[in-house]
Amino acid sequence: MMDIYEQAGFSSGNQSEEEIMDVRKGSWTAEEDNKLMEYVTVHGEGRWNLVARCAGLKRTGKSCRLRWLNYLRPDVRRGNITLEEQLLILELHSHWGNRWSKIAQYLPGRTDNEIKNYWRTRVQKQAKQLKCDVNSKQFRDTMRYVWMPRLKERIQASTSKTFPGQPATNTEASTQSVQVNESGSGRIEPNFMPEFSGSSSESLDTRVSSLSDLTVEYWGNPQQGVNYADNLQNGSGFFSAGNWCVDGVDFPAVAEEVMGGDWMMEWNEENIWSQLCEM
DNA sequence: AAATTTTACAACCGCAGTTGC
DNA sequence: TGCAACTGCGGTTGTAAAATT
Repeated sequence: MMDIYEQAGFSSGNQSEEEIMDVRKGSWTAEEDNKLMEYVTVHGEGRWNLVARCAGLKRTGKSCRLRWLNYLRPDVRRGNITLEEQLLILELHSHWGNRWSKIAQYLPGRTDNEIKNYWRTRVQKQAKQLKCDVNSKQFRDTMRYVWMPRLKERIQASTSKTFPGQPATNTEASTQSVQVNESGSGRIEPNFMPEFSGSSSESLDTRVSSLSDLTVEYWGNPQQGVNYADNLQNGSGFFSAGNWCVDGVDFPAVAEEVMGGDWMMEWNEENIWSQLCEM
């Protein structure tokens, strides 16, 4: 990409010679990255306007901050968004809405920008293909009762060898669950989901189980006799499982209410899942 | 194989909140 | 207390790469 320079205009009235400078825009070069990395490594994060000046970068402080947080930071996690992360994003978005930085707090190594991009490119695209608004009840219910259970199903399938039905780890998981605080001061618990930031060998199902209130009923609640996991293990198909229940809701009944009487005809697995899962 | 369209993601912009003088 | 500078957030845009026609 060609270098783009712009004459910076500052809001303060009289501009000194120092304030009128070339500001570079566009992609960062390796040289710029090195300068920024070296400076932040030595002096730490923060005071970004100072960073821009002292590191000899013809960039705005905002640009330096963004580059560091989204790309250069050593703990930035790269690669595809995993199934577990997708599930987390869907769950957290249902709670927080477009508060990307808040959501990012629960996905160590992922940036708000990355999560926002994921939402726009994947989730909004699906809503568009299903011809409904991403904020519509229809789409939210589809996510809740179709997409998320299916993600859990796939996660379970991918770890089925280490997943025995799992009641024991629910208890354990509940002690390190995500604490989402309605007042807006959600926090990350100590030891929360270490597998996202390291190479923990903790079983995947435990991690997923810790995510939400969906968990107990999803993985099965002996007291209530509801066990989706058993349905799966018995070979019941996703839509053919007549008695499965998520979040205390009977899916076929809800689907009929939400999607109309012919939901099984129009919103069958072929139609929905081919769009939602082949991403 | 070339042209066109779509996707993924890095980066920018404007705004609001915070901080320091 | 008011103002200017700084910071962080969410929305949007630009573009390289991949996929499709």
